Amino acid sequence: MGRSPCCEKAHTNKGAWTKEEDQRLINYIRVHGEGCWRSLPKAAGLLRCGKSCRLRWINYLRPDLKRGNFTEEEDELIIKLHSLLGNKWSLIAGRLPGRTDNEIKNYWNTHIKRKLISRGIDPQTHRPLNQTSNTNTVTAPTELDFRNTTTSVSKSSSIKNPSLDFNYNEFQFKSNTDSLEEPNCTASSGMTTDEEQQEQLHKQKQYDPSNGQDLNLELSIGIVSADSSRVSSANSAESKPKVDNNNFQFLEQAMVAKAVCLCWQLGFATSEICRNCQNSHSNGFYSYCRPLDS
DNA sequence: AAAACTATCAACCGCAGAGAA
DNA sequence: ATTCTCTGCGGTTGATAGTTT
Repeated sequence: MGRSPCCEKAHTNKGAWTKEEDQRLINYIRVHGEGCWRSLPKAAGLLRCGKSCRLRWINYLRPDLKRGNFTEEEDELIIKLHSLLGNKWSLIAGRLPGRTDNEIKNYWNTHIKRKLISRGIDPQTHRPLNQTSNTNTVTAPTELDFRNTTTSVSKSSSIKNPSLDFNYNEFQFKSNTDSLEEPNCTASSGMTTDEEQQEQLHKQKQYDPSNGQDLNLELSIGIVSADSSRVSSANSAESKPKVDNNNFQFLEQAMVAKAVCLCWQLGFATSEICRNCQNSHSNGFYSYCRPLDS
């Protein structure tokens, strides 16, 4: 059985929104708030499908949208986040208050892609273009890199004896050491309000061009529970980029452990300890930890 | 001036995940 | 456990504006 359509398409308008439609939508949401997009069009007197209303509101009518050109800082932040998250536009948009996923996606495709190519960087892999053609085993630095130090996974089709290589230093990024934390991070003061988001954006804007520090985009997996020190050691700066067989077996075993700490780190050369797993983060611009069982 | 080409971005489509029934 | 509904996401399209020939 196929899915029922989200709306009665035969009786809905499509294409560009009129000012009257916009006003109806704005008025309705002003009174009733967002939510229940399926029933909203009828209630608001709109001949549109709910999805269309939601999109129009989120991408265009929302009062907190920031209009205008992207700043250089936003450009760099988008590039950073894309190198970490890939095409997760909604996640990237979550880091840029006032910007929508659609807007960022469009901007990426029309501007940043070209910008990166002109810098000699592959926009998908964030690696130098002349390297990209040679490295087809891993397409994005955000993926777990299980390449063996001598044999790639694509050749061995096994990850029994891999190295863990989450380091990626591709760009010069300009920032102070202020941390930028994931909104949902349970191990730190979660950013929940617009005010906090604005504050963090302000912090992000305090980049010091003279600093010239390397940004370390680093994803590490650590164990919260017993013997975290061992994993901490495995993930420490000294032991990177590879983990020996014993450590990897330990990690495999640890996968079944109940509490696992996932730490994403974007940072600079300052010392910071993950508040959740106590891993030493050699670079402390951004950290994110979340026990899976929380 | 007009046709052809390019860039931009709003909007649509299909799919997947979450939660309810 | 299965089916269904709703919502949100990412990829893609198409209209329009701007630029070049």
